[in-house]
Amino acid sequence: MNYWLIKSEPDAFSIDDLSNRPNQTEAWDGVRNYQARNMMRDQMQIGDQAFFYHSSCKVPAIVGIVEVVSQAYADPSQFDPNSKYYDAKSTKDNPRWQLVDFKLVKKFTQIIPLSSIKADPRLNDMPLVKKGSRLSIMPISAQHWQILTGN
DNA sequence: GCCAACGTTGGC
DNA sequence: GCCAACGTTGGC
Repeated sequence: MNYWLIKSEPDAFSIDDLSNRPNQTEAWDGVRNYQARNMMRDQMQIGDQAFFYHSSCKVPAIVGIVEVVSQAYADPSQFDPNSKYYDAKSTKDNPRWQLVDFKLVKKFTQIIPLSSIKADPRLNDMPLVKKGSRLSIMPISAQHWQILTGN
């Protein structure tokens, strides 16, 4: 079982949007970064847990927990010319981009702001707080997960 | 809106 | 295969 953190801009897709989806589940489309894709494709397993993180907003923060509920499969948006995620160089025989489905597990009543993550020395080596870390999907160690969830 | 840090692109 | 130019991310 692995732990992750996935970023989303709440203006584009927030945890409340996820909460309103059928089955509170969403196909995590639009990831167009090879490192992030590789983690979904090669390492994510059904049952993995992930923090849902709001980025590029007033209070960047971990706002809840989601769970991986599918294996990786081809991101349909790469084949859709009307999608902003369309990739003309990707073919159905050899799709370039993959995704997984995430299901809402819990929306925090108390969010964990980036500022308090940064203020905790035990969390200093989290990828999230490393300088220049822009990955939209990153791994979280079990230890960090426990600290952040208070378990 | 600024800007640092990255990733990608494309000419050579 | 190098690397400058460009685009994007995302905190502040």
